[in-house]
Amino acid sequence: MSPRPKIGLKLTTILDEAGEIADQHGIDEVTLANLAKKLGIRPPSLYNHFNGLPDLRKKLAIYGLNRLYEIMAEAAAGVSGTEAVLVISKAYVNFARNHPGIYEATLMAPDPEDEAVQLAGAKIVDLSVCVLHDFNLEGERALHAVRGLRSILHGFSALEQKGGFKLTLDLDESLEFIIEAFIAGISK
Amino acid sequence: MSPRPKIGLKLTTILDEAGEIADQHGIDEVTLANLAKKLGIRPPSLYNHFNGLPDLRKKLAIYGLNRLYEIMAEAAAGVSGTEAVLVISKAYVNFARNHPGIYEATLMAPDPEDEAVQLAGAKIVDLSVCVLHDFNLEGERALHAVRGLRSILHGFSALEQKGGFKLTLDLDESLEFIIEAFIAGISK
DNA sequence: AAATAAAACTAATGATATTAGTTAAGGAGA
DNA sequence: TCTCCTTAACTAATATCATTAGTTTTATTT
Repeated sequence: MSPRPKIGLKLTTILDEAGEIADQHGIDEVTLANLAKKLGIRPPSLYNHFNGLPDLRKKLAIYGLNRLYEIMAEAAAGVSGTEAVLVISKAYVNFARNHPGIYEATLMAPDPEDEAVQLAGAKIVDLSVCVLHDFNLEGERALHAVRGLRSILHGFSALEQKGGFKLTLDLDESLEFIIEAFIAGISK
Repeated sequence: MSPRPKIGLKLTTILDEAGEIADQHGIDEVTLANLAKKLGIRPPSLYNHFNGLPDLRKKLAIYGLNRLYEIMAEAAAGVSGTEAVLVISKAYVNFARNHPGIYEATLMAPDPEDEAVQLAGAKIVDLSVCVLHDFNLEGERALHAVRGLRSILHGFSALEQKGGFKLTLDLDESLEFIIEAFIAGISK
């Protein structure tokens, strides 16, 4: 009867749109209803692509982790030492700034233990390990340092996003100060 | 007709119960429906205490910030220098561990710019400023340092909660390493 | 050309927040 | 004690959402 054209949506197309909703209106607005409206289809049709809302969130998290990794890896290319730590840090924070919704989705996976999510996250951890390698930390200290860097980057990004920093003090200067202090500290 | 006993609920009672739901089942389960069920009243009755769900979340955020502040202030009493930074850091992280839902609510205020929310958060910032005072940082460096400490504490807590640290490496040792490295770094 | 799978659909269900209007309980002042 | 008013509960109704079941059309493959 009525024309029901088969659009043939690709997964990446759907995730692009979902990411756009997240960035523009917040992660809570990434509902099946809103996403379907943006795609020009009916909500139940999304069940052909996702196993419900939790599965959409999981796939969006992986999608975000991969995009974040690519940007960090690109920034790290050909740099080393403190400089390398600084550039990946700035890449990380800038990604969170430019894509607040996608970044938020990154840590909102329904099951963080999920294998595919772990894998996507592991690439970023590995990159951090690699970048911190120049500071020859022995054994466990290297792992503590990775946790520290990740804590700083996530904490800084999250607080900046939630309006946790209210003073009129340049944010990029703060980030540089913090990273340099941390690097100086682990270099003893 | 049917007995409609006037319970006379106090705001703190309601927030205690809401916090319990958040800690036990996650912040998303803090719904008017669930909270009403726990209190033995009907959902619409909560509108006598809150201006809808966003207002409940805001009041829960303030409630959480105040509890967090109290625990940190208590820990900081009579200590100074690196030791003081360490104890408030452990107090912060332990609060997030013991009250994951309330802690999460702390940063989930619908409008972080809200005056009352800002005020509750400012007390914690002031305490951090105070504790970092011993490291005589001049001018802006002191503010950068506060942002750094807050970033570390929130980032560490959030990642621990979301399962971001998966290695079998003691978490408390990581926290101590990170804080000590940061302190060493800002002490030049 | 026929068969199969993929991707859209309609219709229906149950849970949710929210609004509107209603009723009982408790305290204050006469 | 009686009256009034505010508070805090209620019932009823609405709109939105995720989700399920079953259906139909399109595209692909045989």
